Amino acid sequence: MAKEKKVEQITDMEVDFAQWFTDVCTKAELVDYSGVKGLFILRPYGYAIWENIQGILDRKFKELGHENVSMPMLIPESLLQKEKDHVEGFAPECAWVTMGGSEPLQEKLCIRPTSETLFCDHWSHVVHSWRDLPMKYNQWCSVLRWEKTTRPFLRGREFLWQEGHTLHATAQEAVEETLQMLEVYADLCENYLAMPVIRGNKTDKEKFAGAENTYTIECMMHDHKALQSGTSHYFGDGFARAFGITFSDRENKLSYPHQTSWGLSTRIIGGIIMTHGDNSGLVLPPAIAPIQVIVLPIAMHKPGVADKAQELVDRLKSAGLRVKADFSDNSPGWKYAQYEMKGVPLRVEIGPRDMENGQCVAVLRTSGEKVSVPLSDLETRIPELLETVQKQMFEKAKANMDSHTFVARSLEEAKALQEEHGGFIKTMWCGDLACEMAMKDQAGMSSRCIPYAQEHLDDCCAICGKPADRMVIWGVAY
RNA sequence: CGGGGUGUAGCGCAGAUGGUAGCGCGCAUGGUUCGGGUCCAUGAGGCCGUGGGUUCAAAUCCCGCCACUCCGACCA
Repeated sequence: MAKEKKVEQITDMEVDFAQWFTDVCTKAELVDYSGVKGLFILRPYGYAIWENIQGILDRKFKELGHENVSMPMLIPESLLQKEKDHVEGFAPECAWVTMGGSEPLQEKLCIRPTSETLFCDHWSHVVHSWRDLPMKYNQWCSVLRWEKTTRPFLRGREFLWQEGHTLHATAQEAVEETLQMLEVYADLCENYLAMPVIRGNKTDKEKFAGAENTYTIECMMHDHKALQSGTSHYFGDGFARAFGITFSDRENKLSYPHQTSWGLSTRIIGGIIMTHGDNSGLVLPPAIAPIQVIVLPIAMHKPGVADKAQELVDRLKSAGLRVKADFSDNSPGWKYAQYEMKGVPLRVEIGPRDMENGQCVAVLRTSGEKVSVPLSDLETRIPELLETVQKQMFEKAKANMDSHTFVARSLEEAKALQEEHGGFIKTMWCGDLACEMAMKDQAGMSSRCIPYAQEHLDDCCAICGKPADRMVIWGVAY
C-alpha cells in the first residue's frame, strides 16, 4: 500500500515500531494511562472493539454449551498453593490484599491472576456424580499480574479477558474440548480479525503452569515478531487431585474428572493494531470495527447536503451496519485524517457534485481506493466493499507471514535468518530442553509452537544434530 | 528487577551562567472556508511530576521517590 503519510502526530512505524504502537493507542483514542503503572483506561472507542470481540466469542461459547459465571476476585493464599506447579508459575507476579480496613488479615488474599483455583474449589463442593459433568463455565473479568514492564494492550498488570474452565468425565472429552476451543479462537482471528494463525502446541517449557498440554495460536505482527493470541490448556486430572474434586462414575467408582481452561485477552487488540495498522494509524477489520462506515458530508452548508448525509446514515443503519456521520465544522481533510487514524474501514463522502450524479464516493481504508457508488445500490455495494476490506486485510497479513517464514537446518542458520528477516523460523527439534534454551540464548528466539501442520524438514535436530521427529516454529515474541 | 531516556498549559516543546514562565498546535467564542489536516480575530488555561536540601531567591543546583518510555530478563 503506497500511501503517503497523512498524520504527523504518529511516529512512522519504520522509524520506531514501539513508539508507533503507543502513538496509535493514544491518538486513536483507544486507551489512556491511569495513575497506576500498568493499569490502563480503555476509552469508549477501545472498549467498543473489545465488546465486539466479546459478542462474537460469547455467542460461540454459548452455542457450544458454555455458561457464564462470576468468580470472586480474591484468592486465599492456602487455596492458591494447592497445585504446586501453578503456584510456582504465578507466585512471582501476584499482588496481595493484606489489610481489611485498618486490621491486618489473618490470611492474605491474592488478587486473581487467573481463576483455576477458584473454579476447582467451587467444583470440589458441587460435583458429585457423572450426571453433573461436564461443567462448561466461562467468565468475563479482569485479572491482575504484577508485571515489571508494561505497555497498553500487550502487557498490562490488569487486563480484561475471558477464562473458560471446563470439567469432564473423561480425558478424551477434555482433550476434545481443549482443541475445540482453540479452534474457536483460530476462527475468531482468521475470520473476524483478519489475522492468519499458526495452530500448534507449546513445548513443556512454554506451557501453562500446571497444564499437561497447552495449545496455542500464534500470529505474526507487522514487525515480524510473534504474538501468542489465544491459548487452550489441557490439565488432565492434576488439579482435580490437588483440589479433591471427585465424582461417582457410571460404575459407581470414585473418579477424578479431567479439566481444561482457555483464555483470550484484550492483548488481541494489540495484535489487531500491530497486524493491520499503518503510518496513518489504526486499520480495523470491518467485522469488529465500532464504526464500519463514516459518512462525511462535503460542503455541508450547501443546500441538502447534510440531509442527504443523514439519509445515507439511516439507510446504512437499516442495512445493519455500524455507521456514523461527522457533522462537525472541521474541514473535510481533517476528518479524512481523523477517521483514518481511528481505523474506520470505509469512508463515504457525499457532496453537491455527488448529489448531482446520484452517487456517493466510498474510500477504502486499506488501499485508499475511491469507488463511486450509485445511491440506488447503497445497501448492496457498501457491505460488499466492507467485505473487500476484510479480505484485503487478511491477504496482506497472510502475505506478511508467508514471506517471513523460513526453514533452517542449524542454529547458526536460524540465527542468521532471524537477524536478517525476523519472522518465524521452522526447524526440526529433538525435544530436549537444552536445545530450546540454546536457541533462546544464542539466537534470541523462543519456541512459539509445535505446529499441527508438521513438515518433515530433516532427520535430525537443527540444534544438537540428534534424531528429531518434530518441527518447531521459533520466533521473537511479544 | 538491571541498564538508558524523559517529566514545564490538553498535546508537542523552549526556558544559558538561579531572580516568580513562553511558543506552536489544540480548546472556547464569533466570522470565514469546505472533494486531503481552511483563514482571521478575541479569549481561557500552569502547586514547572513529587518530597526533601542548598540559597535572600529554585522550573533551573544537589539527594531521594514516583510515573512514562526504550533495551534486556519474566510473562497473556
